[in-house]
Amino acid sequence: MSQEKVRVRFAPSPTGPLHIGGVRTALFNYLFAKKFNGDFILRIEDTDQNRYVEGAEKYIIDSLNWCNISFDEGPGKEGEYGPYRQSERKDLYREYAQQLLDSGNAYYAFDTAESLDQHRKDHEAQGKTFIYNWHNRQKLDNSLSLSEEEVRTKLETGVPYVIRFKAPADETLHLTDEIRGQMVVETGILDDKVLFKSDGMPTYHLANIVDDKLMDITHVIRGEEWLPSLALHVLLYRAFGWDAPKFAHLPLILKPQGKGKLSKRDGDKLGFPVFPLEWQDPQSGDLSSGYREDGYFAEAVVNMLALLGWNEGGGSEKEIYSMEELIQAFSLKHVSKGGSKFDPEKTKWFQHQYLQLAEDRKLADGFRSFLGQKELDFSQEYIEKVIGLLKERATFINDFWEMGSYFFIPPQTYDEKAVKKAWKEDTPIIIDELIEELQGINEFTAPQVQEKVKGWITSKGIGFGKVMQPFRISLVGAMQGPDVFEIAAAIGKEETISRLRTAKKNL
RNA sequence: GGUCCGUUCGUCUAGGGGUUAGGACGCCAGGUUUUCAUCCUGGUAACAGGGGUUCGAUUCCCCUACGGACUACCA
Repeated sequence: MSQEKVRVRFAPSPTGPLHIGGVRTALFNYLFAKKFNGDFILRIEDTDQNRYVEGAEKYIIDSLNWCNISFDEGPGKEGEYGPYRQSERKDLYREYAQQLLDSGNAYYAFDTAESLDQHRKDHEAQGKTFIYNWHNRQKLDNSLSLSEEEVRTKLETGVPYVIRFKAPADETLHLTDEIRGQMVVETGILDDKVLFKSDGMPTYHLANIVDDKLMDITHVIRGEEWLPSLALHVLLYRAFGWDAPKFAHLPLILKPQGKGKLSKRDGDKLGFPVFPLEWQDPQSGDLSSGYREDGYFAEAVVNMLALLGWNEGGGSEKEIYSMEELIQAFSLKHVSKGGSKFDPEKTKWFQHQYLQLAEDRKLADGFRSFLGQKELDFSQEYIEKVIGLLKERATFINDFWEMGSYFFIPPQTYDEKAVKKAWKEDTPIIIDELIEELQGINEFTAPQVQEKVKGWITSKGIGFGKVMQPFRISLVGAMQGPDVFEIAAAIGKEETISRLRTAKKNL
């Protein structure tokens, strides 16, 4: 079977926004599939009607699209294996549950939620854990303990039931994970998981196995939280008489500080997004920030995520990867086993790198719409010029405004410390002379202005600082920004002189 | 509590029986910039602990500690 086409799936449940860990799981699946010219399938696992959240599925798809993680099959992109929402496959699972029932691998259970709860509480009170399996299933309310007659009656009179898997009592399982290697599990500690719920829906475990089989999935790449279920899943494949796919469990993304896995709260607390896109909870109305809205480029986020728990290996020190390069370099063998703490700073660093790589023209497009919101309109040429001057110091497109608003509007305030330090008693006189010098310049370009002003300073024997610092404060409002002659040339002669006069008047 | 998984600088990680344990982020210092930032250079900093195996272990094995996941008619 080594020739078969690689098919992997990303199977989120639409219970809320897809978080960054989910995006990474999707990404690794995608990279793996594309590496082997395989298919990447999106399957929506919406078997829990209670947890369904309006808009979550759309959010998931929008997020993947934004990240350029395109799926070959999925909702809205029907292939020959559809439908791709488990709720639309509902009728299918029943017969597979029946198959397990018939083969003696599963049984009906009539225990109520309340009685199971009570068992759990009792056990907990004694410091024990209640496990529904071989050791007590004969004493519980199910088709193994009841007579055939009783079972038939219950079924016929519509007593609610679930179908449970009959896990082997005493067997040693040798499991293989593509990332972790061999694992040993004793089946005796497994519980008889519910496969089919009383509401007529399958649980994750059944639906997952059936769909993976029916969709010809060859590799299951999922989060580490599924590792404890691996034995059950392998057993399920065996019970059906199917070959199991290969499994790979990805390490978790952990909190930047402290213990535990990354959560929405960490983002709120530390001020970074944990979601790719902004999300408004339809119930509470709470808004969660997204990388896209915060100004990150999808390429930067993808690159950062790829390197969280994976590396090319072989001593490579490469850090900036295009999607194509990631596909080429990707391998499950180099996925790390341990969880990784998330580092928001490193994400910014990636974003900075990607902004440097972006074309000025593209950045100008983004920035123009930003300016538009402020009802400012400038020529493409001018915006590109400004971006050229600011780019290397910027991380986000918004930074062009944060650190360069003076290219578009005069300074609204003057930095107090800078003024105190640089604006002296004789400054107004110097400003007047500077204005005079500037007025004499015909071609108001940076080199020309520089030559003229420096020449004047030198000939007059004034200290450079005495001129340059007030000059900058007048144009910018603070001691920052690119070369002051570049700024002057960009905003033009008239504006430059106007700002000098305004500063003189106000300071 | 039980089961399973994991553990290299503060963080992401490379490496692998004999290395000056490499890179990146961050931080610190110097340089450039008559500003700020960027940038450049340099520096700081790690094999969790204890036992084995071995001529030699950070690397292989075991134990402990610590961390994580799971332990629902949720996925």
